[in-house]
Amino acid sequence: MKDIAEKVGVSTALVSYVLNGLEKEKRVGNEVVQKIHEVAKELKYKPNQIARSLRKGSTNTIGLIVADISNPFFGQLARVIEDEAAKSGYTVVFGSSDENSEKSATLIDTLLNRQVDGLIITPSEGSAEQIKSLLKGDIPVVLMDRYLPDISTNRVVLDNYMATYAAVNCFISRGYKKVNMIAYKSSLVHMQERIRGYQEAMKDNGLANEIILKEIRYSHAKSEMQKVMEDLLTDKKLNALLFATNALSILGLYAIRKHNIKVPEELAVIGFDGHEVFDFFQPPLTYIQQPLEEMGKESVKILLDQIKGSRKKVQIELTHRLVERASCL
Amino acid sequence: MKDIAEKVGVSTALVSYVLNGLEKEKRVGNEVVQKIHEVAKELKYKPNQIARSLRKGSTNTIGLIVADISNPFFGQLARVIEDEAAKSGYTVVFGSSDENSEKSATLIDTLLNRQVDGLIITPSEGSAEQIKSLLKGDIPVVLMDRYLPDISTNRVVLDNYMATYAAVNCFISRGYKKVNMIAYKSSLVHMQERIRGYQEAMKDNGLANEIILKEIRYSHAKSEMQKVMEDLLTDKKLNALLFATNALSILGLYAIRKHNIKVPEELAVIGFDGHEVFDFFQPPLTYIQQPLEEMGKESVKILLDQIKGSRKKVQIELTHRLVERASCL
DNA sequence: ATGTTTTGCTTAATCGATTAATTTAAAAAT
DNA sequence: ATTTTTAAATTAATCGATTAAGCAAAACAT
Repeated sequence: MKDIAEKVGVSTALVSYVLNGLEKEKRVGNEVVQKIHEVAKELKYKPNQIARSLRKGSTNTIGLIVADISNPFFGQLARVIEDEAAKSGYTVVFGSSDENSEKSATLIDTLLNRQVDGLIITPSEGSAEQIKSLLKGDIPVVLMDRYLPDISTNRVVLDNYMATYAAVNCFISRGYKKVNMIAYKSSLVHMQERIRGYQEAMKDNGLANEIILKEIRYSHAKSEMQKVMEDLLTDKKLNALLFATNALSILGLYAIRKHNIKVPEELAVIGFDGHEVFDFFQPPLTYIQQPLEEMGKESVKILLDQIKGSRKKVQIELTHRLVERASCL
Repeated sequence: MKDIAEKVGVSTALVSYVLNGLEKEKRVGNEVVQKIHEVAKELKYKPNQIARSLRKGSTNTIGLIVADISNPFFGQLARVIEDEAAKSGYTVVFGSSDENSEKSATLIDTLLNRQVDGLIITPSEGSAEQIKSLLKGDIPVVLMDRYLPDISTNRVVLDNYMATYAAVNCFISRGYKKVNMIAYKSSLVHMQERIRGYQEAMKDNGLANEIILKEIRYSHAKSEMQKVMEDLLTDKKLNALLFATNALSILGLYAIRKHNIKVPEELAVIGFDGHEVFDFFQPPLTYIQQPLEEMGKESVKILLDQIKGSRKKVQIELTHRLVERASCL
């Protein structure tokens, strides 16, 4: 900017006004406006966003914390968020928490130090305190996919309870009564709601004593899934199985295929989230689909509203869709 | 920092020295050092990275441009890069180019304005000029997965030629001679090399007249794949099919399943990159595996070296691995 | 007793943009 | 001819940290 100012022979203030389109308001002379634009192009002027951010107190950047960007569920969400943010001139900085509250804390710190204007977070277990103290500050936050029950904040989540409730009903309506569920061992509400949906649906159908829930640790998912499936498939106390996430579904399917279980004859299956694997599994998997596009877009929309000054808390519950196919017939 | 300085009763300079661990070098009094640390903790001081960046001229941020973050291939790469960058205190800002040079240009501009310290780019078709002018500037750049032939810069890519050459040999050694290939219509070297590997391997085996290459536009992949597969599978001039990427493989598999083609009896198949779908397809797919971990890590390593001042150009070609399974038996 | 080091700290410029406050000159009004 | 208004520009503070340069007092040396 200094260079432009010198070359045109004016102060940097004028250059700033002109390049920010304030020439009318600040009544800058016409020839000067022209010249500044010319010279700016000539010198290939690119504003230094860092300096601008420092002065303005905002960075036009939003921070995104997901569990794992390499999981296509979060990858797709990230993509929607990226595109939606870009439409409004925002850039996305991201990080993966691995469902680990320490990593999450570090990430939040890092992103805050970088002065992001707002955060979209899929909170991990044990991150309640972090989020609480975040909310005490004045940085906008939207929780996505999960939320924390005792914390009133913006959130965009699935109707998790209804989703698994519907899945169980789908099983039962087709005659499968021994429905088990495999979920993550987690106190996070979205997981608890999915579990509760399963349990309540079973109870409501008089199948309370058939409830078998297996919980698996995120950090040891692969090995624990093997063991759990081993147990389930040898005991054979079930004829239907509901998975609580995309990753669990896939891990479970590996085991089902390995044990040569016939789906749905020996075992009916419903997955979660959706994945190409669900299409290629024989038979194609019935699954609970999340409206990813909507979830990402809503999250960004709410966040940008907050950044622009809105202070009303928005809590959105999106509706699942049960994609019915042959794994539950 | 001002608050800390006031509370302790010293200048901000001292605070800065102490918080940056320069207390020895700048010989700051012991009690003062203690007190500054205390007060900093008490006031929960978090350095403003923006201010720091402005002054230092570096942001500890690297920009990552991939084709599409929602594609697990890039998602996994992004994850490796994220982790590797974090180890050195760097944060990642990302963008998806959609193989579109205009988007790519916009992204590069955005990231440069944000003063990233370096860029890892999977360049898209037609981005040669952008990259060239990037390299004229003094910002470190590493090209990943793809590269531009007439541009000498850091790059980390697969041995694409060898990879498809080996795949074709795998087909031929098992008796499949009518090998076709489906690739993206792209002038990018990595794609051209994959194609060349296929063609040369065919020629070297005296099968030049069996060469049939179908090229598909990235932006119309789904519809064009349907048509191409329709043609191939009705003509039946082939008994083996090689896909040039992960996304193409999956799209192709949809068609193969739809047409009820028996693999490998009617059609042997080799995929690229790897994907869970390859495991669940019946039979499991033989595929060309890329060393993602290595690719991501090397890219970051080279980039950080450059950021730290190294000026030597590094060009790495990683070796593929052919994961042999039942789709080519 | 005087000069030289060492120690411990402060001052103030700087990074690159934004913007409130001010100045100057010309035009319009009286 | 003088005052007022308007137009067009400049000045300088500011955002929050870093850091070169400078200064004063204490410790040491001669």
